[in-house]
Amino acid sequence: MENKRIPIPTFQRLSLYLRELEHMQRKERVKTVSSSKLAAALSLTDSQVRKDLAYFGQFGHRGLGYNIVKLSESLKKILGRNIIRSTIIIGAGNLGSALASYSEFSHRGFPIEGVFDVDKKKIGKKINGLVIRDMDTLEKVIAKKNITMAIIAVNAIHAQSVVDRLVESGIKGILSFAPIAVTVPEGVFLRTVDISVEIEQVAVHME
Amino acid sequence: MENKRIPIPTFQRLSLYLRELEHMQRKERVKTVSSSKLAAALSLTDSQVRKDLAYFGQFGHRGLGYNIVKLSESLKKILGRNIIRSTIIIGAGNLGSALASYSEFSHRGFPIEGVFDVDKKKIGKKINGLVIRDMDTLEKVIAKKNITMAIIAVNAIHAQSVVDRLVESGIKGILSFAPIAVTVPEGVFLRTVDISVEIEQVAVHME
DNA sequence: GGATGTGAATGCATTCACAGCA
DNA sequence: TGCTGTGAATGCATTCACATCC
Repeated sequence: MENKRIPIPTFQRLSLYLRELEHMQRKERVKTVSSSKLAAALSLTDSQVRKDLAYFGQFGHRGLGYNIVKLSESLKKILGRNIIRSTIIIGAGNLGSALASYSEFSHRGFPIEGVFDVDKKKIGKKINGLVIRDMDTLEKVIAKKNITMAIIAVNAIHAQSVVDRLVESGIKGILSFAPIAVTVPEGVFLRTVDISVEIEQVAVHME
Repeated sequence: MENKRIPIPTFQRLSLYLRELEHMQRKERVKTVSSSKLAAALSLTDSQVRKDLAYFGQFGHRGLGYNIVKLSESLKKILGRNIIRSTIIIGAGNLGSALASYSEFSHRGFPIEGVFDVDKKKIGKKINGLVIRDMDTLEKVIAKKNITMAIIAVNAIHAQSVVDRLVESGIKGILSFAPIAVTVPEGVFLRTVDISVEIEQVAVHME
């Protein structure tokens, strides 16, 4: 009974459910939420919410709905939020600097342990309390601080070589904002967000 | 024959194909590319590439592949890159400022015509040549400059009210970076990128 | 009565496999 | 021979519909 394949989109939605539940905990006084209410908040269907959650166990109570606090806790476990994963950012340009200041990362269990750049003019400067380090020290820092994840905010030209170095150093998860396709070997997970692609998709689908 | 439903993921991939073709135009000397080569570059299957393209016409030549320049031109038309869409950014915090400096937007047909914020201390300052405007002038600027798209980089608390104002002013496409679910009425297209969700998904799927 | 949990049914997207053409 | 274009087959994800339980 526990070996059902879980759809990939389900995991994405679990993050959204948790985000929504946390907002509810702050704003609402009710202790419980129904699948249809949660669905409405995210423009989904109620059966989708129920099915997604049911893959991982029985969290609800028939007739009542889901306890907000308890469901949040369960989702945190499923999503691995209890585990702290030290993360680094490669590239201290506009986007990299903005990401380095993004406090949500540490709140969600991804403390930024370093920001790297090749530009000698930037090295040594600080962003939000984080000193920009020389790319030459990348491997050393990864090993010493037990880094497992990286965020890439470098340009298209350097993206693949940076990825290769990260993989070589044992990084297992990469979030790339570089506007190019890069490849990683089996065993390393890569997710790419290309901001230009995102805006283009808005244009394609509007009206 | 022309009324086939086109899968939504196909449009996303068209953007990737075009991005890849443009890189090839810069780097490679060959005039042509096969579906399998294009697929390999993006970690997709060759039949997927062919099917995606075939929804929009016959762009290839059997035995030869696709002409890179011609296919690029066709994809640009399909994706609407020939049309210039004036865009604004709401929120001049870290992320909003980084986005305001992101030159790819104008290169791809999305010139940034304004950056807005409520913070009086920021208003009047410049980011990359763009003056930060008072949110009070939002509606006026949208009407005057014929803005149809907006990028939102405000916090969770203000996101929905900003969206409502944009919709009210006639904006038809929104790209939101706010870490919250917002809703738009029928006829307005919304796409959300939540950076915290993205990094969390990397953690969930790695190893 | 109200809302979950879940097999069955449907719908959507990808892959197969091969005819057809340069 | 090489590679596209495409119906058919498969696989994946969502929705339906209802038994189940507080």
